[in-house]
Amino acid sequence: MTRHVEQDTHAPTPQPAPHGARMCAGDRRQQIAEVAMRLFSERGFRGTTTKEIAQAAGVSEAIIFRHFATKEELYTAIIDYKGCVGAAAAAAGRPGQPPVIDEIRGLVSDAMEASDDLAVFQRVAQHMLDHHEEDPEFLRLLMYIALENHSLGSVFWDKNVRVLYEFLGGYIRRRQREGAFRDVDPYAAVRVLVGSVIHHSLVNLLWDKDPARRILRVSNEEAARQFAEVLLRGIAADPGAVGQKRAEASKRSNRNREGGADVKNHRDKNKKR
Amino acid sequence: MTRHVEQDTHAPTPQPAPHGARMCAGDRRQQIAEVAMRLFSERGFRGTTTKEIAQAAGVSEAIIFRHFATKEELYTAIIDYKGCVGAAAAAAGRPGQPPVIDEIRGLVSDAMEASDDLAVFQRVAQHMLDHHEEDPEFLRLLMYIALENHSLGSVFWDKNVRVLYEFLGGYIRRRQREGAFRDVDPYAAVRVLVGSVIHHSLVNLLWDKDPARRILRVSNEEAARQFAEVLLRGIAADPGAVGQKRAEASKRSNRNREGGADVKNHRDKNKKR
DNA sequence: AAGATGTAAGTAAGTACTTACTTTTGTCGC
DNA sequence: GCGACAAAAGTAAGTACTTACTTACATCTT
Repeated sequence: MTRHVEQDTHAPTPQPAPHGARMCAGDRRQQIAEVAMRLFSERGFRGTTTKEIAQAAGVSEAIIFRHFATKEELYTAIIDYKGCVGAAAAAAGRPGQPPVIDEIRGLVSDAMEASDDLAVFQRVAQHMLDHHEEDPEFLRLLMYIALENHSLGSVFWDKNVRVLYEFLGGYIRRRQREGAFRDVDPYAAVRVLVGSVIHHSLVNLLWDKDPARRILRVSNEEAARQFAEVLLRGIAADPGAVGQKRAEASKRSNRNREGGADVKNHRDKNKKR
Repeated sequence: MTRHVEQDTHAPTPQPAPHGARMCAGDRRQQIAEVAMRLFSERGFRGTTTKEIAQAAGVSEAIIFRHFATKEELYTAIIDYKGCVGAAAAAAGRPGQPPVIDEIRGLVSDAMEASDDLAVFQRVAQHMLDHHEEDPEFLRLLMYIALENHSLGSVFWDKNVRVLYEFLGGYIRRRQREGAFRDVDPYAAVRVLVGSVIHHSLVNLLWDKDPARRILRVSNEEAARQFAEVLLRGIAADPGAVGQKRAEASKRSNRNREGGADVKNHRDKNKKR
């Protein structure tokens, strides 16, 4: 139990000899960081001991302090890593890659050009939901950092959420100028979408953990569509046109999303009632 | 610095002699609980030491263990207190009063009877926002409990949030049967409103702390109106009618909100705004 | 042999919780 | 009223254990 190397589902960890073998400094450092990341996200900074980290990493405590001067420095390195790196890049072990927001930008740029509002909202929502589901550490860490008032909290926030607000807020403002949306505070509209999404992920992660017993038992795709549709109808200048718009734009947007196993666009799979 | 009695802004703490004087057991127990509640909400269970609690309460550590067998028991007592008691009742030092959901029920029962959808959503939203603002400990505690996987987390959740989902979900389902709302998952609709509200409070509490620099700089009333309106238009069968409905219903709802000294208008305490 | 990678066994300062003891307070026979 | 007295409210100084972090020394690779 003490000595085994953590193997993430889709992350190619440096992959050393499986049994407590020697590693070069870089690999060891990264391995410690990854193990610590998991523990910190589960129990917070104060709740995680260096001894636990060492045990989980399969090394002695002193090794940790050879690679990180203090526990605080280790935490900070992790926050920096999680905060500045896109989830996909992080999973692939490529630090320094573009942050999450750039993934989103790429995802919706064509929908934005085409003014396909539903696709814009829906893709952003689903991307966030998927991200939170496949990397629950992210959300937990985000919350712990905020609650524990870590100094890097604001950086984490600015790089991950604030930019998203500005990005979506800018789009909504543009569409308002074009007369497509009614006169609401753009950031209030973003708050509705982002709030629904984050709250949904948070609830599923922290309280309604058992998927079989959830209050709201829907796939990410379905949730994203519902949230996006409520927001769009909620701020549209002419809400009656929403349905048409979707039908008209659905070809473009679907083509762009994830080929291969075609996104099942079952129109209304309504549930228990 | 060591020895002073905490004095909450609006809660009539047992009010003993101001200088570390002797208290009867009940008062001391409550005082310790209140001080500990503040500390736990700030730093979490693991992050708060019994020594700190003792210092903040102006007593020796042993006193804490005279009143609570373990730190865990103290924490549990606090969760129970916060979780089962309405904020108002808690502030007034009257434990055992009806929980928050009953306040909400009372707040919107007339609007529900009148099918004034906007008023229903808006009042629920504003009540929650006000509650979170005047009692930030609540949200922080909620998050810490969930993150730290405390065993009472599910109780806290069930009594505070789940009932709200069922309550609002039931209303939405009724209005769907009446043909007023389109066919969305009622709980998805609730998630949009509750998600917007909780996320709004959480953001303001944990990240966007400085009110002058907030991304979304609106009063609770304004935020509640925006969220409610987006949701209502988002799920209305005939969104064009929303404006009219509001105008038509505004007499009823407004009468209830502001001027009515007779109506049990939700406590609009003196708060900074 | 040099230098990086590792460890066992510390240390000082916490940690939750206890023990042995003192001070205050209500009350009851007088 | 008053002193004896018991129960309650308080404390100082522990206990046994954990914490973050160090030191002195061993082992591997080149």
